[in-house]
This record gives sequence, structure tokens and C-alpha cells, in this order.
Amino acid sequence: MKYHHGNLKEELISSACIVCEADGHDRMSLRSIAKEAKVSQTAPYRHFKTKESLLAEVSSRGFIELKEILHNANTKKTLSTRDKFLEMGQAYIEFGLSKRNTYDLMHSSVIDKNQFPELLNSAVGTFEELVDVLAELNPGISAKDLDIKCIHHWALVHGLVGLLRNENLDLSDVDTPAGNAMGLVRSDIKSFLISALEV
Amino acid sequence: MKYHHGNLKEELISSACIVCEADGHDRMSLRSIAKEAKVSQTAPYRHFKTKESLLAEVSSRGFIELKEILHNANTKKTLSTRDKFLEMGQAYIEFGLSKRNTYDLMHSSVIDKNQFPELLNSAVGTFEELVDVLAELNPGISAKDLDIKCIHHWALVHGLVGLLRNENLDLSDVDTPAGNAMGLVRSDIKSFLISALEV
DNA sequence: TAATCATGTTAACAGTGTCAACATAGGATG
DNA sequence: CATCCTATGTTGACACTGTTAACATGATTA
Repeated sequence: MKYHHGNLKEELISSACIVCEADGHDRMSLRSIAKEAKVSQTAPYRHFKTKESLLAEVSSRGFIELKEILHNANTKKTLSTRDKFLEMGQAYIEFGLSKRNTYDLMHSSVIDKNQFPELLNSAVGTFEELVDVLAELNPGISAKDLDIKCIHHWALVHGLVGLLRNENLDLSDVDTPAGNAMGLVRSDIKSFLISALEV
Repeated sequence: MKYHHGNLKEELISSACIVCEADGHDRMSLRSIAKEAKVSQTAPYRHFKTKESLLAEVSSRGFIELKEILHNANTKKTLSTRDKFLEMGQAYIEFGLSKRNTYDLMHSSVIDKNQFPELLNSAVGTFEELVDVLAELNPGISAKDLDIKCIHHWALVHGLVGLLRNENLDLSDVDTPAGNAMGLVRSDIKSFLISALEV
């Protein structure tokens, strides 16, 4: 029985990643993940100043994973630039839907991102993946217009994730305009992206 | 000194609305708002089964207020349909930016909206305000295409609010593509909407 | 008037993040 | 090799949380 764990920090982070995605960041307690690592309830404080800073780590890894996913979509060599772009949009949405709680945390206001430079970097990196493909797709576009296009498309997929995740409403099987539309879009995300992005 | 408060439920709700917007729903405690109403810490349980159900009430009022704001924009008689639509977009974004924490709560997953029919109604009502103006703006459009257009535009403004609120990043004074673009869009939301919505 | 019921209170429980004080192990320094 | 320092662990405690059970009060109604 070792007194020192040896790899506690890493284990806490990966454990936190799992618990956050499983239960949601607001239902995750420091004490429970400490217990899971078979360590006392205050041991995490040797590695993280606050609970928030552990969550910042989880969030950061979420952005890094998302960036990788987008990058993979953007480097499928068999695809045209346009199709790579569409692929990225789909990949983004799929991430938001499948890693629901992690995505939540990444956009939650419980973490003040400006206090965690590493997290800020990860988030910015994700954005830059989008800048790249849009620049390629719009040769000769001005810097200003490119920026605005980025915001436009980012907002669209980000907003769509929010709606599809039923952040608001579980309308998918309700007979309302909203409900029907949700089901429609969800069943064919690619078509929606094509029409909405007009590419 | 009355033993019975007389108007406790209403006071708790309006107090919760204020505290939620001021501090954020995750930093609001039932006990603190009970104290503010000069009532014991368990008195709220005579009116709300759980904290979540009080928050559901706050959220519901948020949607109702937003619906009213959108409706006002949509009934400015001096404006063309197109301008009313733009006005609604701007009004939505302004609400998201100014009532930041309330907007957060409205889209938070801490409340299971399907457990609160009244809340669901308020949220659906907001959506229908958008359906109306889009139908007027696109005469002869098919029901399916109308639905998809709604999702498209809703997603765009919802997503934009998320980005502009710096949910993610406070880049507005950072010299990065994202930062510049944010500042650009924020300074002239109307122009952005015109180009993004292509109306 | 008497009984009922909505609405208030107090006491208690288990759970939380966090801090202070103490314990130990392992590496650096003499 | 012996010693000290520092990183990393533990225990105990604090103030706070949501929530329940048991009890008190006051208004409505039979």
C-alpha cells in the first residue's frame, strides 16, 4: 500500500472527464471523484486550487478533442473543400450531441475562462480550425468578411446544437411547428447545413 | 407581526428572478432568498416542491418576457416585414446579452423542461413568434421549408448570443481572428444580421 | 363554535467545497 | 550515508447547501 498515489492528477482529470459526461458537471462532486481514486476527499487540493480549476481542465480537453475532430474532417484528402467544410459542420454537431454534458461544460459560465489561459487557448484553437477551411473555400475574401463568415457559421452550428439537444424543448415527438421542424432537421443534418450555409 | 406572509409565493419568484439575474442560477440558494423574504428556510417548500421548480418558474417568466419583446418588435406598424424581422433578431440578441444569467437559466439543463408543462408552453410560444414573421416574409413557402427556415434563423441568433456573451472566450480585446471578429459583429449587430440572414 | 387545511416554524440529516494542521515519502544537499 | 525540504498525502473541522419530519398557527368552512 503506497502512501503516494503516483499519478493522481492525471487520474483525477480523466475520472472527472468521465463523470462530467455521465452525470453533468453540476452533479459532479470533488469528493466523489476523490473517492473513486481511492484517495482522501482533500487530496485533489494538492493538484487543483479549486473545483473550478479541475473543471477547466476537463473543458480544455473537450476543446482539444473537438479541435482534433474538426481537423480530421478538414484533412480528408478525398473530399473537396466544400465537402470538407460540410463534414466539419456535421462533426461539430455530432460532438455537441454525443458529448452532451461535456459540451455543456465547455459553454457553461461556471468557469471563468479568462482565469485559465490554457483553456482559452484550446477554445481559440478550435475556432482557428474553422477559419482555415473558410479561407480556403473563399479565396480572395477580405479579412473582415472572412471573420464575419466565421462567426456566422460558428453561431449557426453552435445554435443548432443548442436547439437539437433540446436544451430548450423536447418537441421532437410533439405536434407543433417547432417539434416537427426539429425532427426534420435532426433526421438529415447534412441537407440542413447545405441549405442553411448555402455552399 | 403576521405569522402568515400573505404573498410569499409571488415574492419568492420575483426575488428569485432578481437573484438569478444578478448572481447566476447556480449561485442562488433557496435559503438566501427565503431569508430575503424574512421567512424561515423551509417556508419555500410550501409553494415549491423543489428548488428546480422555483427555477422553472423563473425560466418560464424569462421566456414570456422574451416573447413579449419579440412580439413588440413584430408589431411596430411603421416597419416593413423585413425590418420587423431584423428588429426581432436584434431584440433577441439584446435580451440574451442584457439578461445574461436569465438567458443562461432558460437554456440550462439543470431544469428538465418536460417536467414543467407551463415552462414548455412559454418556450414554444417564443418560437411561434418567429414562425409568424417568417411566414409573412415568405409568402407561399411550404410548411416544411418554413419550419426549416425557423430553425435556421433561431439557431443563428441563439448561437450568436452564445458567442457574443463570451460563453467561450473573452476575445474582444485580444488580437486574434476570433477576437477581432467578435468586436466587429458586436459593434454592428444589424449589419451582421442583414448579411447572415440574407434578407 | 369547531374542525380542517394551507401555510408557517424548528430541528435534523446527509452532502458539499474548502481550509488548517499534521504525516509521510522521496529527492536534493551536506 | 544522514539530514532536511518539499511535494503529496490524511484527518478533522467549518459553513453552507437542499430537503424531510414533526410541530404551530391562523384563516376558511361546516
